[in-house]
Amino acid sequence: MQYSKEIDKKWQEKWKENDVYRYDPNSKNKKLYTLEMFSYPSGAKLHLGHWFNYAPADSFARFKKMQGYNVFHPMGFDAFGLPAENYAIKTGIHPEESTRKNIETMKRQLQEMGGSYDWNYSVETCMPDYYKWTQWIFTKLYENGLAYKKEAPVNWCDSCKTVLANEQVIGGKCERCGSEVKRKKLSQWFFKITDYAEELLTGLKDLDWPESTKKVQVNWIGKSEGSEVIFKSEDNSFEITVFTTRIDTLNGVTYVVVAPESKLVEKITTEPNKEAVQKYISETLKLNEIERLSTEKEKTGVFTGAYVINPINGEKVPVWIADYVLEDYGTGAVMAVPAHDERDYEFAKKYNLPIKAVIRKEDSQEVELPFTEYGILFNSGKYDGMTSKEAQKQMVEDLSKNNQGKKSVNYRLKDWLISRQRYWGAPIPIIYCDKCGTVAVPEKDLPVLLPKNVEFKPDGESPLKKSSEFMNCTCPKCGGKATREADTLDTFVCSSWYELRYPDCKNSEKAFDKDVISKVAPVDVYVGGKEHAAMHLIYARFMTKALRDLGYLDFDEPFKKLIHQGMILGPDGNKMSKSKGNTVSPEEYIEKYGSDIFRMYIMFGFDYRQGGPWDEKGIDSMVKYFTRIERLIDTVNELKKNESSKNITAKEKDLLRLKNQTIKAMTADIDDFSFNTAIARSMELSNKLNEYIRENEINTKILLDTVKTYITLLAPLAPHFAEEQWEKLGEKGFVYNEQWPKVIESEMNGGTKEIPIQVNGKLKTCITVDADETPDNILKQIKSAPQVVEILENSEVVKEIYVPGKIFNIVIKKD
RNA sequence: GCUGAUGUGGCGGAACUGGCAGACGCACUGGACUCAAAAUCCAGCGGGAAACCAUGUGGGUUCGAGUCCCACCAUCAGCACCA
Repeated sequence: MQYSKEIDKKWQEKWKENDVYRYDPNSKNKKLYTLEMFSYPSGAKLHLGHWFNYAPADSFARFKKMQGYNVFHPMGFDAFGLPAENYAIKTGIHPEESTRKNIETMKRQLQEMGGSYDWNYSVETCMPDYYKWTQWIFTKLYENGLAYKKEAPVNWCDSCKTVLANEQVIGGKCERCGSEVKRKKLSQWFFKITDYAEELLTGLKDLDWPESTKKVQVNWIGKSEGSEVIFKSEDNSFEITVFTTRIDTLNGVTYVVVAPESKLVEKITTEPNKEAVQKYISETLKLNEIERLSTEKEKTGVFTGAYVINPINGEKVPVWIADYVLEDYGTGAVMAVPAHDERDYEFAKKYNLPIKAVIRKEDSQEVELPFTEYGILFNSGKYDGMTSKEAQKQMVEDLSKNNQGKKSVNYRLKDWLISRQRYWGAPIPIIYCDKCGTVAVPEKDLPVLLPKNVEFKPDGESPLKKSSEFMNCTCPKCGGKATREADTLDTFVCSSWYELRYPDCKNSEKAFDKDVISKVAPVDVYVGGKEHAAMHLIYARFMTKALRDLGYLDFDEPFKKLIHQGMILGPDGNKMSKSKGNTVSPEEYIEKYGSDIFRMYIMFGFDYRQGGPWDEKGIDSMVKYFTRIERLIDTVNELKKNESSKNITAKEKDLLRLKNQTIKAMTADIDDFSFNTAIARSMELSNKLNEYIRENEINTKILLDTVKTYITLLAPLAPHFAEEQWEKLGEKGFVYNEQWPKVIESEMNGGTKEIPIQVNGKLKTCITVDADETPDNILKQIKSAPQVVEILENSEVVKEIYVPGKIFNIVIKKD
């Protein structure tokens, strides 16, 4: 029977009957936890992006299983979130209903893909048996001071009626709906990820992750080392602490700037300036963060009327407020050195503030302002003549004696805002009691169930607030009347620990058992999109470290190795999107060709890490390849009938050599997620086999042996198809349960190879030598070859370069 | 603007730590089979008559550069006054 989706079905049923994907936690084989980022069931179906992520990664898992690893390869669904809620608002279909339906469809499709998942190990984050433990983790973090509430300016999306994290604001617009983001103050829950800033940074060096992703995280954490300097007012009534990385420029300070939101502002502003300052602050609050930070925008500010004293030289400098200083970065105040900072320079020019140069280039007396590099100090009293580095050290030392300065480290990383004024998420398990204050819901009362009958149309209020049934409760401490927290958790919280739940997903006593999961976790190979480089991947790392410190885990990092698959673009080279009408649906292809042809094509046609524009013509090449294989198997089955054990000659040796070379190359390629070259190698072996069966005389044993190896090599890449060919060859059992072929070194021997001969680095000719000879003997063969002798005799040889067994280059004198 | 990635035939893409550029395919061309076509099989396939020239452009290092260094161009992605 020719390969088609019927064959897919046949083997899917057989696999199911025989439970071949059952994970055995007690296996003695070496464990390997390989995981793809779970999917969000927003659309109804798997799209091409899912396929490109999951199908090759599944081939990798199959390959590792055949190599003898005890592979743990689960799949689940990140099921809470905005799209389901937005869909519900639009259609009236409850998020739970649409999500359930989508999950069922996607699960079916993953099975149709031939995914080797053991569905006994799965999670769906919207199910109470999962979010119970998400809530439990929240309470543990709360009890240990890692979750706290604060009023903070947040990004507000008028259209979604919700708060967005900074990370979710894309280009000033809401990540999800695209409308303009504004600023608003709300009381919010945060996780104290900043406590882990340093470890999140240093931990990166031991991870087998793409360097570019590590850099994204380094920038996200944004460590900067500098100093804090305290500027006091003349009468000591207040002080302003600034953070600077350029304390060496301290003598050049001509004013100090405070963020408009700073609590200091009200205190220090003098009567005549009150009106102007008030006006400026209200103007600032109208702007959203993106507008405010735009480089395009002209810098603005206003004088407060206050002055402070520069601790290094006693100079009196004015205090301004300006929106280019942010309340939540550093200390919320900066010292301005217009001579040595672009921004300050621009600002000083605009408002006619003095500019005082204090750093110059080492070898020049002139200073072109602003001069922002390190150099030599002048105009700086006792520090004159010092280099920037020397002065930094000395100044911190001097200031620290009067408690007016110290070394300091700052991070760009902000605490993780986890409150969402949304319906479709895990309720934050907090109860507010008039007597007892804020109380975490005790473990025995978890989960705090998400009520079903709730009006969740957005109107600026948390939907749960509108359910009195949900809101009214009793205080777990005093038993008195109390109310619940109405906000739900950011879905990134749900996905920050899911990999820990998989191995122990049925546990109803705990989130996970430390001993159970430590046999499997951490994840050895994690595969997913680059777009999660900062958010998901940093949150999950934080969660692992926090849980470790609370004693629930004994490893530091969740994902040891990370691979990003590329993106498949539309045929027009643009990102696929419904609005552009350039989407490609895997379904039609599966229907028409069967899932293995589709899988093989997406693996062969693209570099896995790179992706590229979709090209459907490429599929035909795979159809042809499958047909060739089927013909090969038929022919072999014919030849098998007339067994012949022809003597082993060069032809057989060639075949065996290539077989082993193919095993070697494919093993390395699949290990490296280089599926396109692995398939290319398999094609070479297929070509060789076809060439061999055209021989007059063949050795059927060697042929059959090689064909069996060949099908085994194809098994992880084309799982259904390989089973079918395996059966056709008369083999019993599943090829999936076969051992991945091993290289037989002795069969690699023999044969010849070509050594390129260069003159002055340019290829002139090639010499055929015995492949197994020692490099010294190969050199002898090269030197006695007539072509080489001729070159050596007829030219003035300067040098001979011999890379043993690889290349021979003759450097001759040019005339 | 800054940071990062990418740039190789008509196309998708190969090329390990510097060592035969274009593996493996697609498309194309010629041939075989056929009354014919499709399918299949065989052969060819970067440019050039050749010397040679070719991995975005221009330099450099090296016996030798797609690979290393410098400058630039183009495309894509991320970040946004970070003190």
